[in-house]
Amino acid sequence: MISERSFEVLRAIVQDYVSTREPVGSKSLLERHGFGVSSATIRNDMSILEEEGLIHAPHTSAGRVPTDSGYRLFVDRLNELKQLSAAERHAMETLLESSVDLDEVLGRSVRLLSQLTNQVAMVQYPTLGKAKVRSVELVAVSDTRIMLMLISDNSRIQQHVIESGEVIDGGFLVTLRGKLNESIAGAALADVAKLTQGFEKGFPIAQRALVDAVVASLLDQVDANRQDKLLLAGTANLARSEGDFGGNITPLLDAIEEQVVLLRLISEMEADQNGVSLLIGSENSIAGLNQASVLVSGYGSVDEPMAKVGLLGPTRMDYSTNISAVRAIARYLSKSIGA
Amino acid sequence: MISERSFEVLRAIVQDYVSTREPVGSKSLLERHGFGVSSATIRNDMSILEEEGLIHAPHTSAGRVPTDSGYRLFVDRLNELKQLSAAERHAMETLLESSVDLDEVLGRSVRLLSQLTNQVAMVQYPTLGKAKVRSVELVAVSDTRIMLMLISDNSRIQQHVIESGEVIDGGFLVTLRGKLNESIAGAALADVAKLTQGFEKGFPIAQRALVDAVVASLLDQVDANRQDKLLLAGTANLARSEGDFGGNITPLLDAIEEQVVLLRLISEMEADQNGVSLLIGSENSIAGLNQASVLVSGYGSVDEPMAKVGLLGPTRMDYSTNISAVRAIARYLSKSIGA
DNA sequence: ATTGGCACTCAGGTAGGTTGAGTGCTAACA
DNA sequence: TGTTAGCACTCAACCTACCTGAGTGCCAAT
Repeated sequence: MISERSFEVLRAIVQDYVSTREPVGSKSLLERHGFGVSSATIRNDMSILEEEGLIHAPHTSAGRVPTDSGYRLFVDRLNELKQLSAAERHAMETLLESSVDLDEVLGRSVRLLSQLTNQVAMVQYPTLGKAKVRSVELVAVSDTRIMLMLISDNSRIQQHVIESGEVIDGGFLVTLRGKLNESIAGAALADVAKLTQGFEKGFPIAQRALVDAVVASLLDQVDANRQDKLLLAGTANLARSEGDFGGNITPLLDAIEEQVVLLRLISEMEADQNGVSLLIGSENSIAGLNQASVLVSGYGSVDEPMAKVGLLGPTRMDYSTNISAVRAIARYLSKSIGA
Repeated sequence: MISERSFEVLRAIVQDYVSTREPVGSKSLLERHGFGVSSATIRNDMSILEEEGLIHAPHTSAGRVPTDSGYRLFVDRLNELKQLSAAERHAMETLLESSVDLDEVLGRSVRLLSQLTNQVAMVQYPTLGKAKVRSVELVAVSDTRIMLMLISDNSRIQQHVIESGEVIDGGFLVTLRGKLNESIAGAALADVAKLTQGFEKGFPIAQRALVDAVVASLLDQVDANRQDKLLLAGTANLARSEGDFGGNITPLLDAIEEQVVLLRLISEMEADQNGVSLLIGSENSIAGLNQASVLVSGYGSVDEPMAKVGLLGPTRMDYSTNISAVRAIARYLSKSIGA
């Protein structure tokens, strides 16, 4: 296949192009990296790389730019990732300490990731998988409204306010709460629907409407765990790297607003040896995203990831830094959520 | 002052410029609006408007563009606002029906507003003002963690998970919850700090650490209501109207990420006759925002607004449509939150 | 006060010329 | 066989000059 030096040339091209944004030529390559050979030799190597489809010249007399396959080879042969700086580590630890409820953990993580990488960061809400019901709480919020909280054993809390037409009796609420917990506390989320079937039969007809409403809301919440949700941060970063998308980021923005598409995409991505998965440019099949790379990692636990976290940016991105940032955030999330 | 017709010319210039994005000249003005006069007359009017500082020519042989003062006069003399379309009304009503908890209501509203206007929409979390504590709930979330919920009488719910180092006794939780509610249920939020002073003294020393933690968390949440919070949507719209900001939206993005600045700005804005307040271009004092207009309305109740909702966009925006959209959303929010 | 007419301005587009970074190829060399 | 120096060639980007036309300001006539 291609020689070791040719590969080094590719690596240099990728690095230079990522940092300068400009096609890189044989001479400037020599200046920055001290290969022990002449520019003519480099040119020979380049022409090999071009034949292999790893680099490409925007026009005859310009330097070379990596192709998607070029980035791919570069990434696949990446042996050491850039380390996070001390400040970055510190930011992560601070985050870890103040761990609170799920929304906040995810929100902060995704913002941090977008800051670390200057890309659009995204995190998928964890599916509960084999999670179990810890308890269900019913709290009167006003005379006619109650809040239902579903607490599951992975410290996830979900809540929903139920508006009942009529005034709710406090005592009844306690009874209802008790019976509900009797039925489903400790059960797997997947079984809740089965267990609550016919649940309202144990109550006097006058109260069945309310009971039905509560059970329906409960099932809704269990269901909401199946149906995925995506949290994004740093969309503005797209505007900053607009030039990398041919000056037109609207298809990107549209793709992002179509969260469903993104969700399906990242769900289908399989982790590679580093625990992360990466689609470069046209490797993904979404129309608006063929100039973008998507980088995700699973989080939750090593053997059974619950969801994905990652980022989206131009193919011309610093893969080394970004991969380690995504891995770090995923590790952090696993620690924080899994606990 | 300026004649009636001159003002009509200004109005026409604003409208044309907003819809075409291009400086408007005397001739094209005649084509679109059938003034009963010749282009020379229009030119005379234009030169008056220019003397008054209401319009401005980017260069000698170009059409005219409204200045900030021009927009200002246009808006001040706006007598009828554009109506929302049936579809838009419908979207609002759907939103109203499925009213749930605060976060969701605000989140949906701000997204809807950004869709209606194609601008960056923002909503400030309501301060509680004279709100009172309805109740405090303590729920065990795991062996060592409890969730504290503060429910106030305007149906606002806040929650926070407290990590205690040790295993928590369920019975004690019930006692603690009871005593807490005894002390502060029904009290104004502003008084909670005073009322909980020395609260831990009523408990055995062994449990004071936990009690302290709970009280601290409670005060945090009361405080979180003073310290404002801003929810944004549609940041991507900035990228779409990039041309209106001289192609450089980074100062805008920075200003937006500095939520504090925005918050202070909108807090200081006073409502005008329509219930909305508007800063056009350099009327606001924030460096990055002098090419942008900020449009907000209070919501909560007519006499005592709790917070602001509004939008941010280029000075070249459709004020008529946007003002009515902001007013509609504010009305909706008042109805939904005030209830 | 309004209008037609006219000279004037100037951003933006088009056309031609220059520059220089970069290439591919070839012949000589180790 | 791989490497190198040299050279002719290419072409985007830049500059310059020129032209065009939308638009203006002003003035004399109505």
